[in-house]
Amino acid sequence: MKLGNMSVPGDCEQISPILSAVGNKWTVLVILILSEGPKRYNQMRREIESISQRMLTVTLRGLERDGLVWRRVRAERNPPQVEYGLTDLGRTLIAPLFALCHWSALNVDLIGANQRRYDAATGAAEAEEAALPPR
Amino acid sequence: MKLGNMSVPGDCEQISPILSAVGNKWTVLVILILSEGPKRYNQMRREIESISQRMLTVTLRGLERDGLVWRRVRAERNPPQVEYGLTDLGRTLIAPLFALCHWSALNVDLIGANQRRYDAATGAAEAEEAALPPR
DNA sequence: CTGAATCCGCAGGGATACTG
DNA sequence: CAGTATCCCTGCGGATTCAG
Repeated sequence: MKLGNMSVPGDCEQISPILSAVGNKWTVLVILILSEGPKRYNQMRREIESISQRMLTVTLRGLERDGLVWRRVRAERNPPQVEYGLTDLGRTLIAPLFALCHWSALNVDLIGANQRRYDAATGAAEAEEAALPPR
Repeated sequence: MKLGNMSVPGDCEQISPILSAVGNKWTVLVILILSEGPKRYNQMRREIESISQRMLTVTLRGLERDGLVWRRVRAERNPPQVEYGLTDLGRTLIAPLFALCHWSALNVDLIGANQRRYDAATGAAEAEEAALPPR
């Protein structure tokens, strides 16, 4: 099962930290919404909605540190504005990330069904545990 | 910055759980080594090496639950053998995962340099903090 | 508006020991 | 060999508060 000559240089293990950083929930979401163009802080907050402002800040700092996102401050204006956007490097991440998102969207239902089937087949205990409706 | 008509159906937010599950360190590694073909338990353990046997088991269970990996027991043989392999669904994940790995491998050095530059420019404090030898 | 700082609960995940 | 069970600790991440 080789995919052409796409074998990754070096061991896949050494790039795990990057995958962890890049593959986590918030990072993916932030990069994807920034793929539409530069945004301001609270604009992003409103668009993601489920994110806390702490996680948004932390995520943006991390991405800025990695050189995937730039940050521009408009202090002279009132109210002060801060814009974020993808760098060239960050933009190269869009395609692979989109591919993953696409795959997820395609298979989310199938996977859900698989999980339910698995749970029903193996652990009735866990099923009950997840089915507590009161409260 | 639209990538053709690749816009993902439904909000990207709803597929976050899948991305989290699929994008995490161990899941990626396991799928990638299984992309070479079916493997036995300890065989995988030896190949990944940095993984604890607990995390290997947990990861495999999760992948099996999602229907990405199958599991086959050879109890009649001694010593007992258990084989794992990718399902058809699991195999469809290889390409996007490879793309991500490829990107990571390409940019790991650049990102590392960016991080060092960022740390040097902003937080001398953090640099000292990371270099505390006493204790 | 755009954060930084603090508190804190909880789950992820490592190490170790035990079982069939 | 192929796990399961237990302990335990770290860090993610939410809520809240304060500041420029």
